[in-house]
Amino acid sequence: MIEAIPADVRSLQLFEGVADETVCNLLRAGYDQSFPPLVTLIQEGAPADFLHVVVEGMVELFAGTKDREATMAVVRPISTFILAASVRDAPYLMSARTLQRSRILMIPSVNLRAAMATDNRFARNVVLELAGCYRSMVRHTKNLKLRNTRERIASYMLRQSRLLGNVPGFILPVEKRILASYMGMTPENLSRALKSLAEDGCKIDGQRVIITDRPKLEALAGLSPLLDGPDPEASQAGVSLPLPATDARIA
Amino acid sequence: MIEAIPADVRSLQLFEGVADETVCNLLRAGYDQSFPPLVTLIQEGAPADFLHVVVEGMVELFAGTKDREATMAVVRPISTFILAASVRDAPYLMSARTLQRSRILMIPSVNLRAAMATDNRFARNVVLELAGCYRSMVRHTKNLKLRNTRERIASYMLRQSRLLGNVPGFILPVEKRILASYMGMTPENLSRALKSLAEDGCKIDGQRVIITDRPKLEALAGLSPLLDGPDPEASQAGVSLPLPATDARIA
DNA sequence: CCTTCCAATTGATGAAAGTCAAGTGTTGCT
DNA sequence: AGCAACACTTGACTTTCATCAATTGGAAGG
Repeated sequence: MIEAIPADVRSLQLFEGVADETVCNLLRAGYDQSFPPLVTLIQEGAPADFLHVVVEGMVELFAGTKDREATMAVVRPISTFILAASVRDAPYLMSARTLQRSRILMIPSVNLRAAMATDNRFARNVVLELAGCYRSMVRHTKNLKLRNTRERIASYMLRQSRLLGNVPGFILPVEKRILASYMGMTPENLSRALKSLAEDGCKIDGQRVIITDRPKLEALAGLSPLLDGPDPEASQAGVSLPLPATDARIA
Repeated sequence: MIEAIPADVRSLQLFEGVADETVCNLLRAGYDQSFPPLVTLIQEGAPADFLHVVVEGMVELFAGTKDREATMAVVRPISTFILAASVRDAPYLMSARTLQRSRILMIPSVNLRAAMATDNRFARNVVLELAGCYRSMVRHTKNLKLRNTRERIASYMLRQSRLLGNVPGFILPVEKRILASYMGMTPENLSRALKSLAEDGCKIDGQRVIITDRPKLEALAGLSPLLDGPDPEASQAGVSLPLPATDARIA
């Protein structure tokens, strides 16, 4: 059971404008646990008994078998994940594991559905959250279908930059192998493509990324700006690659 | 304005258990129009002023520019589409065009949001619908990332068969070029792969498909059955390839 | 009935991405 | 400090898939 409501949990979009009582009831029914890195929190196919909230740390959502596995998203505080399975009382479509030591809030799906029934504002917040998740996933799929390897990387870099306020440089928020899997390519290919991007306006040194020629990089990423365009929902969607921490910005 | 409520619209999951008054208000505010084939109903990037419901016909959701375009889904009666954009009042992420002569109900997003605010049951139905859409899109993405061309085709065939009650034969519900785009491959490649599948338990003759060796085909499709597994939400998700019409079954 | 259009097929070729293998570098642990 | 583990890189090679071009076939319309 959860003792105190973390202030940042209360400020989740999901709880915005929702009666304190509703929130308290939800949290009282839930659990607040810390996990070491690389712990599997959720197994694809299991019944969705809990909605999860990442309060601290970092969680990877992935799918597939051991020999073929794909990163679907990386969730960072404060965000929920697997909301859809919870509300539908359906089996998880993705597995989840901690990438770092993480603090996770687990709210029973039963209580979640009950709260939706008694609190209309909460129900509407769930609608907005889910719509955001859906749109993030649509973007991801479009990216996979409409862009090739180099274009996906270019657009990812531009997106990260934009989310930090169009900074020219930043630090990659996750290991490259995870980034590669997320973007649907092998680590080897990511490595090669990253090197080749130096000629197209994006230099990489280890985890450090510097956009040296934005127009050129944008031309490479191609397609409409819509694909990753002004993106109010992604920050709370719970299914996009993480916003880099503010300290990811490079001076 | 909509004169009479079509019975099958009233029976939409979205309206299940919802007060007649709510439904009437929604439909009264909406429009009921018929369109010839190949009419663009929605342009990617436009503001989402209306929720759309396909009452008759068939609608393709797609994305991308003219020279690079990907089919994201095909919507068949009775299903809604672009619900997520409507509830978020956000720009459409996909375009839509009719594939056949189609009858479309258009409900102003404003009224949709109002109905969610006044009718809790309706809000919860929207939650379920959106969660279904999201899960369909997750499945689609997993398919793209975890399976190669032949595996995607094999699993698609098995899925269609299962949705019809595990029939051995059926008719493809859409043109092959659309199927190819949906599955993320070129028509040429689909054609070649289809031919090669004859040796793996799936014969194709024009639009006719016959599964001759289910175990072998399942082995080829590989991966967990979960990926396309028992799939209660897809039929109403509005973002999956169509359920073949019941007459698609081959004796 | 014939023509026209376009989806579908087929073959030849090329480009993109995956695989395999070896090596480098960094991190963390003893 | 030294070792081990592992992420990352690099190169050579293979496979898969896309592209281009030509042809076939079937359906709609004059």
